[in-house]
Amino acid sequence: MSSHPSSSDPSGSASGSFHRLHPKVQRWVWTQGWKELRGIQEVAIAPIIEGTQDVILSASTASGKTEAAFLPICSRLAEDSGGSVRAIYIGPLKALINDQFERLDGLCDGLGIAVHRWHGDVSQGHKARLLKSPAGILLITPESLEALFIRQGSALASLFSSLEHIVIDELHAFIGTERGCQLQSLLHRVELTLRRNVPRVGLSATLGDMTLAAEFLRPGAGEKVRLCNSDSGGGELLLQLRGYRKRTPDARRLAPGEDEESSDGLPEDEHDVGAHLFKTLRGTHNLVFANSRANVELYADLLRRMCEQAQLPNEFFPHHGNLSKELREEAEAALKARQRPVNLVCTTTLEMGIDVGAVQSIAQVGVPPSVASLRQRLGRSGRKGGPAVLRLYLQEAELTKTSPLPDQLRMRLVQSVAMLELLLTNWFEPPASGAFHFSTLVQQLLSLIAQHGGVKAGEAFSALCQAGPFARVSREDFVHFLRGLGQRELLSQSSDGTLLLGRVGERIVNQYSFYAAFASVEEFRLVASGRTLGTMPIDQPLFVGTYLIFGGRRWRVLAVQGDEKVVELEPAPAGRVPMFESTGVGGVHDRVREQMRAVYAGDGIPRYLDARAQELLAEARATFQRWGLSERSIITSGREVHVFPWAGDAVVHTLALSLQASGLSVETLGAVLSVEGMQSDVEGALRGLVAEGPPRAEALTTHVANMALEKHDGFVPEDLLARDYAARYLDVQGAWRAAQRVLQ
DNA sequence: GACCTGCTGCGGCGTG
Repeated sequence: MSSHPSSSDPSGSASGSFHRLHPKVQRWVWTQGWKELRGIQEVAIAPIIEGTQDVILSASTASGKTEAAFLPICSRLAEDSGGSVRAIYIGPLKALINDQFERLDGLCDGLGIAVHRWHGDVSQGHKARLLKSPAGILLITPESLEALFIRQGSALASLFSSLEHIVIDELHAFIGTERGCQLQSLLHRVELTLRRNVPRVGLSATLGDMTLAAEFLRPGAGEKVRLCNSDSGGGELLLQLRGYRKRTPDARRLAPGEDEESSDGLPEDEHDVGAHLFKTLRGTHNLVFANSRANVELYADLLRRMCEQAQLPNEFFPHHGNLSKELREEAEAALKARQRPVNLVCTTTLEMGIDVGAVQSIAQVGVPPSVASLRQRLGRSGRKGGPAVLRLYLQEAELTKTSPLPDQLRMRLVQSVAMLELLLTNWFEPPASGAFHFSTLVQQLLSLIAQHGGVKAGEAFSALCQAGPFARVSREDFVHFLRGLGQRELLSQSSDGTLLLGRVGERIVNQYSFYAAFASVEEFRLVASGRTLGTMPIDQPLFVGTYLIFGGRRWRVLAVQGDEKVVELEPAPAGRVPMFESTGVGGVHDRVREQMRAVYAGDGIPRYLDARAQELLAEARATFQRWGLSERSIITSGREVHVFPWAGDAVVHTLALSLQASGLSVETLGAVLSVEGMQSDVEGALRGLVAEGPPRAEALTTHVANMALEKHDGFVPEDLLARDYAARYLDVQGAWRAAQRVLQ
């Protein structure tokens, strides 16, 4: 492409902000052969090039958001050069930073703008070069920025002295998390160091209510954030929910001499799902979301063997967080190349970030974790005008006389239907909010002390709480928090009152694991013929001779080297799906449970259900009617009383703790509470709850055995920890209202 | 009944 005739001039688009870009940037756009700027790129130019306000750019995956931010930013940087870093890009993944580095380098090359990347895999030589002559754009992770504060605390002010922009990629991935809270604190600390505001640009997938994202980007002034949205809108969606009956063990047909762990170690139910996946997906490119790493391994192994049986080259590869980077990148590259059929069986690893190109369809095996994540997964399919295709596979147990009520009510199927209905109305869960994040406050306080060598309590409160991201922590709470950290030797105080690192604090800060706000477990490394396949939690019982499925293949343990935490494997004909550590706390939203009730009470049959799923839905509704659940929400079945609050996990959890506090023995079965005893006792306890008003969270959390879930929670005073726990996992108002509803 | 992300300094060794 040598010339740029005006007929294909990108400036020909309607609103015409193109001319505001630097001439050299305009030329770069032409040389890319772009006919016109994408919508988001067009609307982003004016607010970013002015360089005074915070902006959120929201659009679907692969809509050119990065360029939307950097065309105007580079236009400013090309004008003149400063003697320090002029723009920081913060990304959640090293792989994403590497991707963006390649893309930006092409743009910046002709503009004379330096581009640096800084994360754990970047050599010390490159890092030293930036420190020596800081300039241009810096691409960095939150953890590496944290390390800069601690290691280069005194040099930061000059390193960033002419900083004009901070870009945050995948903003939605940070909201509501410890890591996001750390990021907010780092952004604030950059501004404190420079003694001025630096405009922020957040790049995000479309979130329903963007005001939350705006408030996250600029705490306390979210209403001033400029929102630029260019959602191409929902295209056509082809949807199917396939129902399967899981056979009970005695109903399974077993060949003589075979047990359940027979030739391939799988019950037939997974075969049914696997057979349909194989038949439907083979020969094309698709993503299969299987919810857990264990299920990813199970289906990847099953589908690979189906390829072998059909004498085809393997088309199915696993992808999850415990697989080695090498294996994951191979799988990603194979899919992206489009040279042969490739299907990836994955966890949440492929929901965001890495670009593998659009796929023919999405398969979801099992209940999706949330409507929001289902939507994100769906976004991977159906680009370029074609329809998005989603197949949901759901197994429900074959019923017997002793089947538990949730099975009889087909709750997994009904929850999935409810979530699909909500997806179709364009609703999805807002990101979490309301936590205090004391664990991350521990980290940020220690980091602040390390950065400056010491800090006054009042200054720390002002920097982190008053004007920082921990605004919900009062002065009184902060003093109490400091005392707790002092007792645990994280802090000490000099004679003039300056806070210093204590014996334990010093030790924590000097470990490199300190830079991450989240915790990680020690793991074994799995090695076959000198090649690292990935890792497994260290508490796994592994012995020589143990059979294992990993990386979608079958292995036998050859040796376990405890000192080096290495497990050597050799190929084997048999295998067993490994158990991975799991500590998940559920998070089903109120709205999903309300919709489930509507699905039970309604009589419409969604068109996307296959014949088996329709049968299962009919069974669910028959059970619902038989128990009279449209009129009442508390029933007795055998020795158990079942309570149906039709509310989210926070309400269910709060009710369970309230009933426990009244001396009852309670078990939570997803949406249902199962209580031992007489219905009158349960009703009495609920009436007591209603009479007393919303329960006090402090009273309920005394029944929670382990509230220390986040990295530094062990250092946080118990009462503050209880408040954080309540803010995250309980809903006292909702539980009180639910108790009233249940009794009606 | 879950999932994901990240990381420094330094000693020891081999190679140019």
